[in-house]
Amino acid sequence: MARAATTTDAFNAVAEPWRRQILDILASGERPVNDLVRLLGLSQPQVSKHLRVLREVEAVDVRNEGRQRLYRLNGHALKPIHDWVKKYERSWSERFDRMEGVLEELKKEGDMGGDE
Amino acid sequence: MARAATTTDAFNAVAEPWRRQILDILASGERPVNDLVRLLGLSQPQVSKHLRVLREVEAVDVRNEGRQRLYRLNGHALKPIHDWVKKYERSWSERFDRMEGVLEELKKEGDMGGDE
DNA sequence: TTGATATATTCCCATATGAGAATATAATTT
DNA sequence: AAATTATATTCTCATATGGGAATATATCAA
Repeated sequence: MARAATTTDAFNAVAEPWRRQILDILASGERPVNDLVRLLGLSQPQVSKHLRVLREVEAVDVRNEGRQRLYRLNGHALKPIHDWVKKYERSWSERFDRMEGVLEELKKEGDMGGDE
Repeated sequence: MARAATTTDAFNAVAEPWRRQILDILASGERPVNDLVRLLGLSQPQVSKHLRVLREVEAVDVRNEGRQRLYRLNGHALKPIHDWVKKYERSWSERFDRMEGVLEELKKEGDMGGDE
């Protein structure tokens, strides 16, 4: 089997840096495609293709306004990512690093110490 | 160009569900490969291959212990994901949904109202 | 040394990719 | 209707994938 489709879920969709940038831009408000083209410096077809992926995982919504298509962030799609990674928050805190260090020390002392 | 390598960064590495599960298991402590094989129900080579990817993005560390290789979580690699997705936290809160609704209402009223 | 156990690597393959180029569709203006 | 503007789709291609099977490597045991 090949790798899962980028449209499988938000994890796959946002693995691509341009798509994260698109979401970052849309975070500040609705935008037509050409705004994104200019802001990102990508070709228009590339932007449209990335937007399609984001649409399929429902990370963005679209709305027609004359001949423009206005894209808007839909953050709900990102919640599963947040929920998953949040569990690891502790593991890069200073407190956690200190704790791990202490555990290492205790372990070493244990290995050395007792007479049995 | 093809899609970026899964070893490019943590975003790509954890796009694969088995790799997230591996990290979830390692979150509870160091484990030899065969533990993961049993717990996941994957073939041993598959597990080793997923572990290699996680090693390359430094989401796990390894340690030799006799003929076993003990893998351990290294949460630091996940911090960039957390930092990125955290910015969107507001966007799925109830308060935010309510706010968006209110903005829509205000917009409609504006469109209807004035005589110019 | 031979055998057993634990893990990693290699080879093969079907499939999905992201980029570029060309083209299609749709709405608006003239 | 013709031209223009805005966006989406299709095509081709090099490349990376994840799974299965086979095999290599390393450590320990007899």
